Amino acid sequence: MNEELTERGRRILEAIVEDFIESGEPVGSRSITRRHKLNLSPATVRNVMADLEEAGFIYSPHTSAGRIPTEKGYRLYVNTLARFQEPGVELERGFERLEGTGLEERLQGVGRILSGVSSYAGIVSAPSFDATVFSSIRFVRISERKVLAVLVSSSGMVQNRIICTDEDIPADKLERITNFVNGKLNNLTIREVKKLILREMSEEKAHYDELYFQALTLSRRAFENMAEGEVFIEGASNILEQPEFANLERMKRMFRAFEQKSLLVRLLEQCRTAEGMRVFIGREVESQMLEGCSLVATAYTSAGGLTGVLGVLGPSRMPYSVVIPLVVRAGVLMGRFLEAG
Amino acid sequence: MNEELTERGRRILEAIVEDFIESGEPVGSRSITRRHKLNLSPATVRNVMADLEEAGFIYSPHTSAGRIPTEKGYRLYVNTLARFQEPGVELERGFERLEGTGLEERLQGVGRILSGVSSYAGIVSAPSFDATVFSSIRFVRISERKVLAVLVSSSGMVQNRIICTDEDIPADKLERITNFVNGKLNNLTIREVKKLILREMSEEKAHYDELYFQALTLSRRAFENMAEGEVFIEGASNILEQPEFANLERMKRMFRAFEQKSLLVRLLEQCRTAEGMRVFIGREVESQMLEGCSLVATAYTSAGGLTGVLGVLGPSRMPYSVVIPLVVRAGVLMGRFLEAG
DNA sequence: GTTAGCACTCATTGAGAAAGAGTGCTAAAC
DNA sequence: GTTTAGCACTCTTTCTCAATGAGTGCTAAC
Repeated sequence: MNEELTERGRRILEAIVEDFIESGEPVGSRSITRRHKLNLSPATVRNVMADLEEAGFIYSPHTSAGRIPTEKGYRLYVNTLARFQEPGVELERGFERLEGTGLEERLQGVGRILSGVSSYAGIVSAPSFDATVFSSIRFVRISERKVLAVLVSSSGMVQNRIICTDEDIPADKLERITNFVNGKLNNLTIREVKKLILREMSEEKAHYDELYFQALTLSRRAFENMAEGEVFIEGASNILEQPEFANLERMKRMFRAFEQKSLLVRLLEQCRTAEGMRVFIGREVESQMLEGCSLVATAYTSAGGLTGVLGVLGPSRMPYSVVIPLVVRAGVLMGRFLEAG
Repeated sequence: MNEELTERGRRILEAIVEDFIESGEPVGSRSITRRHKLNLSPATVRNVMADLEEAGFIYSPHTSAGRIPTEKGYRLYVNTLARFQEPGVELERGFERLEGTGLEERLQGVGRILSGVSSYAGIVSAPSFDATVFSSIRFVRISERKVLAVLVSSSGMVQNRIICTDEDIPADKLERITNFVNGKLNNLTIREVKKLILREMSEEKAHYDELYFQALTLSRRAFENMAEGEVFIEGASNILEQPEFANLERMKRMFRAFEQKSLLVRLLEQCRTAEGMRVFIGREVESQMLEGCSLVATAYTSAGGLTGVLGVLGPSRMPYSVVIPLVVRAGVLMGRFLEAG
């Protein structure tokens, strides 16, 4: 289908997409000839537009209106036509301002930056520790039946969680468990550690050596469901400013979509393992609640192996040539940023 | 002004408020006589309504419409007229279903319950540790310049934070600091601990005794801005279902209000120290963004001294006789619930 | 003090007219 | 054969105007 397009067709599609992104109004043949130096008359443009409509790149909301890009039209534009613009310094500035804050604040802060710079919604998912290299664990007795587990990754990230135990474990025993576990699990990624624990637990030795068993139990609980899947959405109200959402039903749906983040989480998960940046246009977002929205997202990875996803969610009618490089840049900065942590 | 009202005036105001809460439409004299057995003609009711309008309890949006309660009208209704209804079992059931989860999940879960039962927005603020009795602190060396501080309250709640230090503090020194600090700060509330640290830091001794100084510095950082002021808002989209918010501008404003929770935090803070339940009606919410909303909130307190606030935010036109007892009940359950934790 | 009657007000609804934008087609021009 | 000018046509948007209907306030009678 791409092949069907002539050079002239492509240029006119580009013009339509760009004008529509700018104005939000259906684009007519007349205004194209006025705003772009194509040296063509409106009538000629109309003929080409009819072809483009036939091929499914644009459509008109009604007979006497201009044309609007379809999702297929946006897709072609994003894939082949858009000329990307270098992001400005605001992004760097924003990251600098976040130096020296905690992880949660950082993630939220980056979301806010993305939102501010793009004027859409900024989305950041918390990094997964799965691919990080595990450095050490420590069990600390807090009270009668509570043990604090502190996990440190080699990249210096710290996670901790409280474990309620069935019996009281004295401090010196915890010390021994700590030493034992560290000796065993050193220099693996968290994912490998989890697997190893499960494997060892099924082995015979676990059943008669009490210390060993307790060590494994504690470790398993320390590593299980580590606060993951958390997603920060910032500046969602920006999206509502867009005229295409000036509609009660849509606005409510959007609101609800942001409230139950699970939809977005699933989508972001797809990006975590993918190479480079991804753009989800319209229905590719796979949620009727977010109809008419697009998501530009990329995974970020720190040298320490922390990976997460960040991106910008906005109307499908968004300036991709600005947003895409912005997100890509943010992904790179985020990776570095986490190491500095 | 309350005194100005006759018994009949009060009954008619009550009828207006209740009918309006139910229907959302301005209430006319005719429909009052039909729906309430007042043994009065519409004309008489009209006369009384004129008096009520004069006194500022009701108003009409335009000449040929029925009457709507003013905030003053709601206030009188809430203070003196409403007959409270016992909350159902859903509330208890909801709390039971949350047994055995972590603090954050609990707070969020309670918000969801409140939202579900009231069909408005449920709001829960994280408990403050200020009034809890401090039990012990512990400093653990994590890496070269990172120390983990673990705070345990006598009620068994645990908080921890990571402190970046200027210099590397060896493990044995941290041990001594831990012992030293625990000896000094035992059996005070967190608020008192904070004060004490500040006082000691200004004393002379802090300047020449290095261990002492380091202990104080670490403690101060461990206790400063402990994750407080966190507020969970659940089911905010429920509010948008109300017909009075079927308006683009208002909806956007609401959305933004929920995004920057700070407004609500301030309001909830007022409840934390207050006795019993509070109702903020309309402008008492002190935010133009939440115009036309009311907040029913109450502080909750566990035996361990943890205090927070929870409540329901909805349109001013909400069934107070249902929501108020609901929130009161939830406050009691929440207090117990935290101890079980 | 209470009520019936009635003129009056004002939001809402729907129909119809006018305006405006843009198209598709046809026939002429290059 | 491609491009363009001209023109009728379609469809949305906006405005006005009248009809409708709910509810009031006032007055006079009970």
